Order: sequence, then C-alpha cells, then structure tokens
Amino acid sequence: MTSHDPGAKIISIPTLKAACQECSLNGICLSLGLGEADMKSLAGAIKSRRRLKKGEYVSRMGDPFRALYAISSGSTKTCEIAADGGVQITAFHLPGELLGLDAISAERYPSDIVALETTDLCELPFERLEALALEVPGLQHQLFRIMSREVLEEEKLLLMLGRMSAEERLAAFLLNFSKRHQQLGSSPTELRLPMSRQDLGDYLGLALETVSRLFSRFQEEGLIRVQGRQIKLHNLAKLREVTQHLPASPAARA
Amino acid sequence: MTSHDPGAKIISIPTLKAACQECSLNGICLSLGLGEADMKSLAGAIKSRRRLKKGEYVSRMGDPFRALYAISSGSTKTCEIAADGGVQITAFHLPGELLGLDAISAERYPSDIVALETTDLCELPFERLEALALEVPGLQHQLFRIMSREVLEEEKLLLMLGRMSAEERLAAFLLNFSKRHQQLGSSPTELRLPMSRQDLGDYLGLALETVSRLFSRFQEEGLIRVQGRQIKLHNLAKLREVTQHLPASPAARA
DNA sequence: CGGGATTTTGAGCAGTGTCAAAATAGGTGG
DNA sequence: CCACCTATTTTGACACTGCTCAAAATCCCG
Repeated sequence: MTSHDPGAKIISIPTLKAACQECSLNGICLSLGLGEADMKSLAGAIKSRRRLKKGEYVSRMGDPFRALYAISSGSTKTCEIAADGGVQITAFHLPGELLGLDAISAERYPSDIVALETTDLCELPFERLEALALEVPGLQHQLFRIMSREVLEEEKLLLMLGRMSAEERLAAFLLNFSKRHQQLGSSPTELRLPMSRQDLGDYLGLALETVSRLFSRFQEEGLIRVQGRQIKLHNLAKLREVTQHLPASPAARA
Repeated sequence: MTSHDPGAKIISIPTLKAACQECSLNGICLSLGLGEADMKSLAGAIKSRRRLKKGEYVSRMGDPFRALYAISSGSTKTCEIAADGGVQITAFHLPGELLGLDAISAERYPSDIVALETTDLCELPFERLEALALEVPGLQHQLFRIMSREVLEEEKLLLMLGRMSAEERLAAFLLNFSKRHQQLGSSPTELRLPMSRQDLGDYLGLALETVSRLFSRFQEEGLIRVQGRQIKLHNLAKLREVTQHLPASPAARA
C-alpha cells in the first residue's frame, strides 16, 4: 500500500488541494500518486458535479454505463438485487472512493447505487478517462490499482460472509469503518453511521434484528457505546479479538 | 457483454488460435477483442509458461507481485485465509481466465492460488503489460474490462453468501460452472468438478457435509446425477428455479 | 406535536454446523 | 493386476446460531 509506480511522484496535500479544488475532493480520489500536471489533465476530464439527496440514485441496475463517479462528500451504498428481491449490499463508499467500476465490463450498471445522505459526486466520463490514461502513464497505473483494490475489498467481505460469525462480522465492519474514518481525518472512535440497521444487515448478510442485538450486546460488554447511529468505540483491541474468534477450518490442499 | 470498444476489432477464432498459439490459449484469454497485430505485441509480453501439478501454488499470500497469469489449461482455486486459519475460496478459475488481479494494488498477493489439477499458465509480467497497454489502446480497454468483470463475479458471490440458502448456493454454483464449461466448448450438462467437497464448502460458505448432503438431495429429486466429482445435470430449468427461491427481503431505501 | 420509520427486545423455530463413523474412491507398491 | 492404505465422500444424531414473527420503544421529520 505504500509502494508506487516508479514514475509517479507524490505531491503534498496542499498542492493536491489546489489542483483538485474544482472537485473539492481535498486531494483524495484519483489524484493520489499523480503529478500536478497530470491532475490538471484529470480536472479536464471531469464533466460535472452532482449533488444527491438522501435516497437518490447514482445509478439503477441496467442503466447504460458512461462514467465513473468519485465521491466528494457524503456516502453511498451499492445494492446487488437478486431475481426475487433479495438484497445484498456489496459496498458502502465514502469520500475519495470511486463508483461504477463493476459497470465497465458489461457497459451497464449491475447494481443500484444510492446516496445514504446528501452526497456530492464528480462525474468522470469513462471514454475520456481512458483516453487520458493513455497520455498520462501514472493515471493508467492508478486506475489499475484502484480496480485491484476494489477486488481486494470485496474479497475481504467474502471472507466475512462466508466464514465469520455474526459478532465477528459486525466487529470487523466497525473496525473497517473506523479505519476509513481515520484516513479521512475523522476520529477513529467516534462514528456516525450513515446507514440503517437494515442496510447493515443487508451488507453483513444478517437480519436487522441480529445487528441490533449485537450492538446491544457489544454495549453491555463495554466494547462500544450505542446511541442510535452514533457509535463510540471504547476498545479497539478487544474488537480486534472478537474479529478473530473463528472456529478454525482446515488449510489449503489440492 | 456483447458490446465493445469502438476501435476494437473482433477477429475470427482460427486467426486468434494462430496468433495465440504460443500460449495455446486457443484464443480465449486477453486476446478477445484485440486485433491481430496487437496480439503479436501481447505475445511479446509473455515471459514464460509454467506447468503446475495438482496442489502446487501459483502464488502464496504475501508473495511480491510481478506478473499476472493466464490459465492455458487446468484450473485453480484462490484462497483467502483469515488470521486464525479460516479459509474462504474467492474464485475457481478456468482456462482463459486471469489470475492475480487482486495483487496489483498492494504489490503483494493477498491470497494463495493453488492448482486443482495439472495446470498450464502464461506469465504476463505486469510492468510490460502496462507499458504495452499504453501502446495498444484496445489492450488497456480489455484490461479494464477484465478487472471490472472480476469485480462483478465477486459481487455475484457476495449475493450468494449473504442472501442465499445452502441449496440455492449449490444450484447457482452448478449453473455457473455449467455455463463456463459451455463457453469453453464442453458439455453444459456433463461436469467433471476439479475441486473437492471441502473446496466447494469453502467457496460456498458451507460445511463440506452440507455440500455432500445437498448433492445427495438434488440427486434424489432427479435434478442431477452424482458420481463423485462427475456430475450430470438433468434439469437446468429446475436448477434455475431452485436458485430463485429466496425468502425475499425489502427493497432499497435510503 | 403527531405519525411513520427505525430500532430494540422477546419467544420459538429452522437450517446448518459439529462431531462421529461407515462407505467409497483413488493412488501406490509389491 | 491386485491389495492395501489413505483421502474423500456419505450418512446420522444432535446442538446452536441466527432467522422469523410480533410488539413495544424511540427517533426523526414535517
């Protein structure tokens, strides 16, 4: 996570802010790892910005794919919907993250993307982005990395859904959310969850009642304090322990 | 899935075979959607081929990332391993598919990749591939599509693990495997599974005993015939029905 | 301040996991 | 080529996690 393309130069956050001000991403999003000149090209590729209110859609399943979206502020959920209406949320996205990567291959959105709160997006028309990636070597590499990272994140979720107990899943989620908040400059222990218990259940593969009971239990055990969607993490170390109490399973063989 | 980059030209399978013969991929792998000249460049990027026996590793978790691998023949499993030894298989890969996409971002392999049977691979050094993708527009687009597709596949698995019952998962797996076999030119109803019941359980998030019981049940119900790893699908339509008997869950809201 | 949505809590049950053991398959050496 | 040994698969009994249904409490928005 700290190594880089040989040619890519890392520039300071203030510089990034200046160059990326047009999309107010505060130097997060794609910009990381690109030079200043490259970022100006990138700014040229940004078509427009959109502000969505809570509950509005970034995309609906089946929509034609034309652009990726970078979250400037706010948050979203990505909902995969089964034939019969079963919902699986495959990701919650925070500022600086890229939406729509799963739509490139079929040129259609395979999922609904919904704003969890008031959310600002930068629209990055994909054709222009691809053309730019041919000019700017660092950008191509950056895009590969971002897509690879998305694969990785989903693999972590697969591990959670396939092999972890309910309490392990919620603990893992809280730690992950905490880390991402910290990387955005917020407190890692004072969380304001933008999603409902239902959403959390649809993400973790649990019933909303189970999620709610676990919050109560974690609170009784002194791990966290719960006030609706406001969560205070009292003991990160113990949460990490909870994460690892899987019942074990045999190792890889052919 | 049938639309393409405006500039990309689709060439015939025999032509592909000729151009790709060096890696015996029979025109599957990356080549799809690239012109003949582009494929020659691609051939130049192939460093070498490897033959693995059953149980040998393509990569181990933590290995430094240098190359992607295309499967020429055989099959692999990709195993995510939790801190305490819990295993989640995140993918089974068949000929023509690309391994290692999740290793690009951290420049390390996050998972073990193991051959399920004798398997031939083409090694594609990633730096060379990236350089080539800057020269060959179709290749960059192709790589984006392949990575996007990987994200999509994992999202389908997430839906299975998070929202489907055991029998729905196994039915969905059989249908998916059937479709991929068909795309490789094999029978969609006569399957030879290269993986153990244990592997299947580690993929579907089930105990191996549950997988075994389901095979028996499906057989009793006349859906399939089971002879160890040799599976005959008798009724694809009914398998599809089984797939969709989820107990439903509320739709998306903010 | 009122009303719908969300969250919490309870009780009972079903689907899967766990443990255990028998049956079968597959590979190896004599 | 057969016999043996091991790994894999099947089957059974039972326990437990997490789901379902239900209702009360709380929150949030207009």
